[in-house]
Amino acid sequence: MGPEGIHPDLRDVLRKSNIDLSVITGKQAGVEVMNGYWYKYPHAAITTDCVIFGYDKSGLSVLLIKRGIQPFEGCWAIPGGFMRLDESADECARRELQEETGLDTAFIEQFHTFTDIGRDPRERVITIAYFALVNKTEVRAGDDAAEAQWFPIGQLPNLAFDHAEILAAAHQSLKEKIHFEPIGFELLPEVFTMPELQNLYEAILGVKFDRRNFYRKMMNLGLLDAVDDGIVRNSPRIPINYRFNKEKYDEMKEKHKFRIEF
Amino acid sequence: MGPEGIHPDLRDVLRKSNIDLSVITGKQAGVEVMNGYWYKYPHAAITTDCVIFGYDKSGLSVLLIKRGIQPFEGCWAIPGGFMRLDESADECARRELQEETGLDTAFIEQFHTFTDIGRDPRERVITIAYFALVNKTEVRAGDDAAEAQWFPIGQLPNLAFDHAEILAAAHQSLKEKIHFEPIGFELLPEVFTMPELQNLYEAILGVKFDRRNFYRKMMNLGLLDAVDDGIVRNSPRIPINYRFNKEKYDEMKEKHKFRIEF
DNA sequence: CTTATTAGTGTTAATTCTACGCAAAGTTAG
DNA sequence: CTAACTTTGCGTAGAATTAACACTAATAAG
Repeated sequence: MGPEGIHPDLRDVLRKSNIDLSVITGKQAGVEVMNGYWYKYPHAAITTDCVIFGYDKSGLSVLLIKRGIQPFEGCWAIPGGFMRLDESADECARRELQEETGLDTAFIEQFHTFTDIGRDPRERVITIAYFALVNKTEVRAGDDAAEAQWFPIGQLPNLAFDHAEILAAAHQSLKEKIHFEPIGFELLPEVFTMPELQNLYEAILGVKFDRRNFYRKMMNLGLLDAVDDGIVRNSPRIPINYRFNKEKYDEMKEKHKFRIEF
Repeated sequence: MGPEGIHPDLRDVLRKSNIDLSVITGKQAGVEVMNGYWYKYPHAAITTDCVIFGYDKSGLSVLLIKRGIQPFEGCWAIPGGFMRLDESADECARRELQEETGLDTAFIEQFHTFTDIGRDPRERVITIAYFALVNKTEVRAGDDAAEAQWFPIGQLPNLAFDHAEILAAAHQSLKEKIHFEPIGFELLPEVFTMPELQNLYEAILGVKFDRRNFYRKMMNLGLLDAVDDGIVRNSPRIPINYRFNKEKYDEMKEKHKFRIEF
């Protein structure tokens, strides 16, 4: 399966013709021959798709792009693209995210690889799916001309390929992960208030919490630092600003004590 | 990226020679040409690897095979192989498992896709990794001549490629999943006793439980049915045989009430 | 002035967890 | 034969956690 070397018959033909043999080099992936690559066995193509989650007071939403080319032209789709041979899937997903949002440090996580045979009508394509959690306020429009738009989860348009399935799986994965890792914070600005945090959790998990119990639970976890913003807060009417404390989280994670669940 | 059609120069050369052009057909993946496939862009190869977990009273172990070919010839490795274009990754993993163990109904689950650039010295290969939970007593030797052997987790040999990393990730994934899904039962014979079940959990999670609390927890979950095996059990000295109740599990899963944790 | 919002503390009952004790009745080792 | 051990099953007392709601203070918004 590796670089097979060029097929003897083909080599012969090429040698007899005046095509430059110097382009025929044993590359890491297959044999490069005349602007193309030759393999003894058929190879599927590999893409990464990145479900980008954002959050604001209206709830949880995902960033979709309108496809400019066939197939599914004009259809909404999860951002993604073909993996290059000089990058890992993580790097590929991060590159896609950067192109689409301008962000290069967001939280991303691989959650599943989709391999159904007919999922792309053109050829056999498998996709390594990621989800990203971004702070919507930091996102700027994508570089490319592709139309991009946020859709509230629950008001999604029809999606290209098997992207509806991928998106549903991403949402499910997010729900499951949020119990045991403080990834919810990735969706908020660096500084946030307690009601904002609670709304976020309620939006993702689809449940309601008692405000006071939520407050106590969060404070007892010790993950929140009040921000000293100089504002005199003699009135509780002004929400307190908090910041996530990463050190305490790392410490807590080792002891397997972390859990946010109601 | 799709089927690119055959390169005009190459087509010309082939036409001038006496090589049969009929083999050049537009296939789903790339263009088939003279026992090979030609693509405009380089493609990585795709494999699945399947970490097969087994369990007996000596603890948790994994099935490894000794590689008969280069690279890493003579080295132990996780069973796996190249994905064909007419099968999904799930089917590929299940096929590998069947070839290695003779089992065709075991529990398998995809947990991560490994894509590091240098992970295979031959060419770019990504692997979709699965773990399987099998009942060791049902496993028969693999069909192929390849040497296969069970290794207790914790006494693993040096492994080929990045298989040590894959195996560690599989074990971690198993540990996390076992809290919320009754996949532990997949490792046991259909009928088992309470001490066997407890030993299994202790072996996987690496902790000790109080026998009585474990008993009560399991019974309260309602997932175990005592087996009516006709043996008169007027003595507690004879362990009771249990069987896993799948219906109750499905019912419980919907209500999100399932958890095994101590 | 009224209503709504936010922070924070209290309280209380219900539930769950943890760590044991104990009895019955055999099996196994010596 | 005896002593030690195994397994089932119930009990239980204290600690910890959860869930549900009361209440105050302060003030912004209308």
